[in-house]
Amino acid sequence: MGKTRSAPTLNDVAEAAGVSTATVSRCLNSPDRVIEATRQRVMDAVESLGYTPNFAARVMAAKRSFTIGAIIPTMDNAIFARGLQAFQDQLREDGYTLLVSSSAYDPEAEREQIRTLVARGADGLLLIGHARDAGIYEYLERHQVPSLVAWSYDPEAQRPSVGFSNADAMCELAQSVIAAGHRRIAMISGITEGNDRAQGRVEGVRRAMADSGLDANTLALIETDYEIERGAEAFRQLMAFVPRPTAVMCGNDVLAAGALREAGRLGIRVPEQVSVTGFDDIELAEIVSPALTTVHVPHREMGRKAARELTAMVEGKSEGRSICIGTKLVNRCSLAEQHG
Amino acid sequence: MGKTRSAPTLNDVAEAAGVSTATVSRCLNSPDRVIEATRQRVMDAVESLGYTPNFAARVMAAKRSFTIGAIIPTMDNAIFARGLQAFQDQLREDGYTLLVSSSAYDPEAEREQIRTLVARGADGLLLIGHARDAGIYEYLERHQVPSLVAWSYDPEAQRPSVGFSNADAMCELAQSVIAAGHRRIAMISGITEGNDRAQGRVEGVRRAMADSGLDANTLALIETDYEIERGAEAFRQLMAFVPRPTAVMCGNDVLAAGALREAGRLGIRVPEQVSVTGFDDIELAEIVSPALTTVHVPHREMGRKAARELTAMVEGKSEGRSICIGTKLVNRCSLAEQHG
DNA sequence: ATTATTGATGTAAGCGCTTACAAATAGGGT
DNA sequence: ACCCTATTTGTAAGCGCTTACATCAATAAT
Repeated sequence: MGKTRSAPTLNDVAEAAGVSTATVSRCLNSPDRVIEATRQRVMDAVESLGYTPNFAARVMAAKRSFTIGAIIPTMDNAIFARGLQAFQDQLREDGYTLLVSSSAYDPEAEREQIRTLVARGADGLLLIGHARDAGIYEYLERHQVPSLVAWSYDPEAQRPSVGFSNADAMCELAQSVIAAGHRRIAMISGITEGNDRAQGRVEGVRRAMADSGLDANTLALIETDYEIERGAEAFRQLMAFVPRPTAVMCGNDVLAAGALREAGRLGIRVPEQVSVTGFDDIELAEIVSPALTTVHVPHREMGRKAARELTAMVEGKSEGRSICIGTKLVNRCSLAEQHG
Repeated sequence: MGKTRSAPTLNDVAEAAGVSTATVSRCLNSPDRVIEATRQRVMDAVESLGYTPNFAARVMAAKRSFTIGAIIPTMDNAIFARGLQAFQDQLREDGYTLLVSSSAYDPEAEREQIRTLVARGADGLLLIGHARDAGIYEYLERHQVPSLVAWSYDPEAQRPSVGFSNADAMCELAQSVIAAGHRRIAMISGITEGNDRAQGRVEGVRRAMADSGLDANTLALIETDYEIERGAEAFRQLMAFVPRPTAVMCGNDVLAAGALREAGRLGIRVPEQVSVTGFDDIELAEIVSPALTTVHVPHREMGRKAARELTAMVEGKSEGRSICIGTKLVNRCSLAEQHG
C-alpha cells in the first residue's frame, strides 16, 4: 500500500496544503499576492514533500524561462572564462540562469546552437562578435529573442554590443612597440575570417604602422587557430624569415604563450633577441616567463555590463544600447627596446 | 490580412503539410514510422516555415530531454575543462546535450544546482567525487535520475564512478620523490573537507612516506583553494619553515604553477634548490618553467567513458558500473635528485 | 470472396504549470 | 442598512508537444 514514491507536483502540494494550484503557484512566484498564513501552510507542504517545480512546465505556461543563453567560440582556453563568469554572476544576481555552449569557431555550429538555445526557451542571447549571417538575426527577431554582442564594440553596427574596439586597443599596443624602436614587425593572428575581433586586431597593427610612416604591407602575418601549439608553430616559421622580425605581436595571450615556449625551445631569448606581445591579459600572461606585455581587457566589467544590458532588454527596459569598455596597456617584460 | 509573424508550431507545420500533428511529430522523432512521400512533404513544410520544436513542450510530453547535466566544482581554471570537453563530445555523438554548472566547491550550491538540473529535466547527472550528502542521492532516486561520479574511482562506494585512484596516483609520484632522495617533504593541498580527491592525494603522499619508513607526520601540509595565487602564498609559507622542505608536492598543477611563480619571486631555483610537483598534467604544466613533473590524468578518456556509461544508464542498458582509469607519471624538469 | 494481418495516419488525452477571469470575503463610506 | 472597492482565493483554459489507441486501407492467407 502507499503509492509509488515519485516526484511531487504542484497539485500534490496544493492538496497537502488544502488550497488550489493557483495559490501554490502564486506563493512561489509572487508571494506578496498571498496572505501570510496561507503562504506559510503552502511553504510547509512544499518543504515536507520536497517539491521542485518542473521547469519545462513552467516555461511552457509562463512563456518565460529566466534563462539566458551564451554561445562562445571555445571553452578550450581561458579567453572567455573570466568574462563569462562575471556575466553569469551578474545574471544570477538578477534571477537568471546562464546556459553556455561553444561553437568551435564554426558559423554553422553557432547557428545550430542558437536554434537549440531558442528552442530551450532562452529569454535572451549573448553572442560573441558581430560577424554573422543576417538570417540569424531575423530568426531571433521572429522568435522575439533579444540578443547582445560582446567582446566587440562597434557603434556603426545596427546590433547592440558591449565590448571594446579591438582595432584601437591593438593599435595602441602596436604604437608602443614601434615607439620602442621596432621596425620589422610580425603578427600571429587568429583566423580572421568571420571573426571581427581578430580582424580588428590586425587592422590595429596596420593602422599603427601606417600612422608611423611604416609600410603596413611589410607586416609579416600568420593566421592560425588560437592554440598554444599553433602559436609555437607560427613563431618558428616567423623566426625563419630573413630578415628576422624583431617583434612578434600575437592576437592573444594564448598564441603569445606558444610563441614564448617555442622561443625557449629555439634558444631565442625574449625580449633580448625578440619581443613578444599578447592580448587579453588572462592569467596565463603573468605566469609565463617572461611575463607578457599585453593589452588588459576588463573582462569582469564587460561581463557584468553585458548581463545588465541584456536583462534590461529582455525585460523591455532597454532597446539595446551599445557600451564601450576601455582597455589598458600592461607593460611587463616581453617587450624591449630595439636599437638599430 | 496576414497574421502576425511569430514562431511556427507543430500545428502550423501539420496544416502546411496537410497531415496531423502526430505525423509531423513522428517525422521528427522516428522517421521510419512514416512513409517516404509524407515525410518529404512534412520536411518541406518544416524547412519553409523555419520550424524549431519547442523544447519545453517536448520534454513535458515525452518525459525525456536528451539532456545530461554536469556539476563541476569550478570553471575558473582548466582542471575540468579537457575532461568535460570530451564528455560533451561523446554525449553529442550519442544525441545528448550537456548542461554544465559550477558549484564553487560549495555543497549547498551543489545541491541547489542538482535540483535545478533535475527540474530542467536532465536525464542523468555527472557529479565530481563521492563526498556528498546521502539525501542528494535519495532525491535523485526519487526523481529517477541516474547519476555517475567522475574524477574519482572507489570500488567500495555504492555509487558507480568513472575515474582513477587519487591516492594511488599521488602515492606513486611521492615514491618517485622519495626515491630521488627527498626526506623533508611538504605538500600544498586543496581543501580536503568534502573533497575525496584532495583527501586521496594527501593520503597517497602519507602512504608513500610510511611505506618508505618516513614518519608521515613530518609531512608539512598546507590546505588552500585551488588558485595560482593561493599556491604562491602557501609556497612562501613553506619556504619559511626551518628546516626548509626540499620537495613541495602540490595537489594540482594550478597550485604548482603558483609555487613556481613564487619561487621565481623569491629567487629560489627550481629544481636545484627545491623540487616542485603537480597533478593533472593540464596544459599549464608544460608552459611553466621549469615544466612540471606531474601525474598525467587521461582526462579525455575519462570524459568519454563517463559519457558512454552515463547514457547507458539513462537508457536502462546499464545498472551503473565503475570504471578505473589509469594515470601515468610524467617526468619533466621540476623534480631533481636531492643529496644529503 | 472473406477474414486476418500489417502498416500508415488520425484522434485526443494528457504532461505540470501560469494566469485571466470569476467568486467570495472583508472593510469603508454614506 | 446599503453599495462600492480592494483583497484573497478558486476555476479552468491553455502552453506545444508525444503517444496510446482507434481507424482505415492495402495486402496476404484461407
